Amino acid sequence: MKFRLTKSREMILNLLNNKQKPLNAEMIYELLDEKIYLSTVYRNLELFLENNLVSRLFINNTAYYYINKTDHKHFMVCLGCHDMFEIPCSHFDEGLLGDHQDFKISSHELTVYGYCSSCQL
Amino acid sequence: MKFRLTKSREMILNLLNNKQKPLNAEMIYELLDEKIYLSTVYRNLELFLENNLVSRLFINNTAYYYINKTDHKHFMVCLGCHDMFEIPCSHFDEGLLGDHQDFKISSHELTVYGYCSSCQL
DNA sequence: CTCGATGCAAAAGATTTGCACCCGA
DNA sequence: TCGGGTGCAAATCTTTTGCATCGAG
Repeated sequence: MKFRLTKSREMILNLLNNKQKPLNAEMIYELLDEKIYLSTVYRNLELFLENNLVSRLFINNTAYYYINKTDHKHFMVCLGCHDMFEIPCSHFDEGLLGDHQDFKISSHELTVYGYCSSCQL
Repeated sequence: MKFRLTKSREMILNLLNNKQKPLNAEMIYELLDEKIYLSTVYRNLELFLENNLVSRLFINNTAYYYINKTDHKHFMVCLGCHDMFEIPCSHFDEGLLGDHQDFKISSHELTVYGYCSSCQL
């Protein structure tokens, strides 16, 4: 890794490791015991992303980050309570590229929207 | 449909119909012959979204909209030139829900990132 | 005529950036 | 020590909202 392991970086990574759900910068900022600036949270998340320590997904103009484990995964988002549930990655079928077989895939992002059991009432 | 067909709405829908790629609010605003306010663009896109005339996807904190045809589809985004290429929808395998079989899916969004043939140099 | 749609301005929300000071290696 | 990291403030970018006026049905 091409960066220093500072206290704020350690705290953010620990937090993402403990919560097993995607968190946005604001949530991380609020959850940290010791306060660091929101801009530092953003700067470090960006760094983690570049170094493949975390993945990012967007929900309504907001970026959410989750720690990368060995296996790639996706999330279902409940439109009622906004809770997220992990789902395994069904690997992307490259046959679907159609006319674009020469496209070099580097990553993919799948988000499923719906309602969890508690929110269906 | 529960809304009036005004000139601005017609223009936006025509534009989305012609371009077969997702466009963001700013792009739509710029491409329209007759200028309308950006807030009007946003208000109408929101309306179309609620009425299932268009779909939305997020790329780097920005919402992109594309017209809904009969078949659901997804897009590959080139990280080099930012062009987008349509790919057909491989229907989501609900077996992947795992512990969450009771989750009621309303939609899903898949985005593939990579490099198109021209950008691989 | 009536209520929804738009122009316009301003606010709100998310993220980025500049700069001086600080600290990890 | 030294160059990267952080605090802090301010800017930027995207989207939303309030309100008076306008226009489609």
